[in-house]
Amino acid sequence: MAGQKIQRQTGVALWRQIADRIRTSINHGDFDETGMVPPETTLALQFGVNRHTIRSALAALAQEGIVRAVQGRGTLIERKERLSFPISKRTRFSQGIGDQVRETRSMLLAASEEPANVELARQLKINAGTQLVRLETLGQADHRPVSRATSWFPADRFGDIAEIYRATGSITKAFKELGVPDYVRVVTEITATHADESDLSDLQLSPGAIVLVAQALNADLDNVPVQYSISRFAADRVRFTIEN
Amino acid sequence: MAGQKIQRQTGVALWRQIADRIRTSINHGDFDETGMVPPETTLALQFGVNRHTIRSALAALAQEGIVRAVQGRGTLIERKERLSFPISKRTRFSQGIGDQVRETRSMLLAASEEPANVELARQLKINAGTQLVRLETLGQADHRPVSRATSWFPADRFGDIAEIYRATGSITKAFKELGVPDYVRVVTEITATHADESDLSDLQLSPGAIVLVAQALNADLDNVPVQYSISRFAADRVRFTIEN
DNA sequence: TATGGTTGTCTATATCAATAGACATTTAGA
DNA sequence: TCTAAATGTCTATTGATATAGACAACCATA
Repeated sequence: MAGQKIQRQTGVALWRQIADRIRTSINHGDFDETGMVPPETTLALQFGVNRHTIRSALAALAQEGIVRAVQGRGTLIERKERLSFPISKRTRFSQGIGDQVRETRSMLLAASEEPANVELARQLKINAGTQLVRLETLGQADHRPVSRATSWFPADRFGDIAEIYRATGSITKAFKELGVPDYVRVVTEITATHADESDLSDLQLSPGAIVLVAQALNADLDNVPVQYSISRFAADRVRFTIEN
Repeated sequence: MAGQKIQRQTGVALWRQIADRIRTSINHGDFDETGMVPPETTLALQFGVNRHTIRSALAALAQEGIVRAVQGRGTLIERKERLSFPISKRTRFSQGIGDQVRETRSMLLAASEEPANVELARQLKINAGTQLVRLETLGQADHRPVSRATSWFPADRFGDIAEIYRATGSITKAFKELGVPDYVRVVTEITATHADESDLSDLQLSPGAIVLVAQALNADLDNVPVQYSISRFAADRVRFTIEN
């Protein structure tokens, strides 16, 4: 498990920090040999805390359905969440993580039209005020939410994208139907921040959780911007991989 | 400042949740008109907590240097920007952010030799146990620490890299002197986590702050790995930009 | 079936987090 | 110069968090 020490007096309870670290270790495959979390006394020693604090952390993970404690035997790992999300010219949500989970799904949360503000206009290389379609989507892997995204598309070319996306659950397919056979990632910006209220509910996080924020611009094969999006990922469920 | 629901008994103190929310609002520009955070009593009402809890949150933000309280006037916003750090085949620390700040500097914190463990050997495509040079470095922009990195280099080719780096403050120059005229970024992995104790001191962060962790592999023009590094960035000071 | 290793439960204590109220101090403006 | 509005400081109380120790209950297996 190694890594960093636990921090005290940061406003984040020790049991929550430890729960998050154990969850990460599980997802990283650290306990795959036994399929079990180390004994509570061992963890208490490793993290330098009381066994009761470890028990609080494990209770939280049990509440999430990640582990299950069995008296006399130990604490079994029930479910893992480990997703590596590759970023490249060909970045697509479902393809990237498709080989890591049984099922990926994408849901349309909301759709609307609005004029481009200065920032959106700059990104999409259009005039401010140009009408845009805005989609709010939720990416899921094995029925667990992974990312929450807001995307903007020029309305003149993609006015019907919401309907098609709702039907197919795929941006790639929607683009195809609207005359964009292929598209590429032009630029991605990544930041990290604390989860806000919407993250907590949409991504099923707990307060203080970290989200990775990816702002991305996609263009068609003529290099004309077709989509600008801001996606928020649960930092303890994904990692980004950039291959050059 | 959007929705107000704070969550209790989640292992994350109210003052930290509120500090995070206020920080987000500041970065979002919600208080740009006045350049000040709303009065403590107003915030207490909005968040539905005691004024003292708000004061704890603001004290944490003041510790981060984001706000400054002035008795009789209010709480002023001091800083809200992030540096943009490009990631590409040609990723280099100083070049990337050189046009955003007046001065970039790189410092050698420590240097040592050690044998490669299994993970390092896998990354650098060498045999485990092979001797490596390890450098601990600190990247600064305008005298503010931005990143803290640990790098490993095969000792047979780069045994003297610590000395040269200490003199020049540049990995690129050190590589040149050691017969590597150019190098490229092979892969970068990005995760986010809470700052540990070393981050707090080296990057001058306050407990609970977020760090972006970038694991990177550089190779020479024959595609032979020359450097594996793990860098930690203060998440509220930088963002990554990936250009394809 | 005896034993070692594991989780489950209980009591007690100390510190942190949050609320509540009162009042002092400073600033800006009428 | 007075006042309103804002931050600063203090005391007191309650509940959540963390430590400490002891022992019960359960499981696998020698």
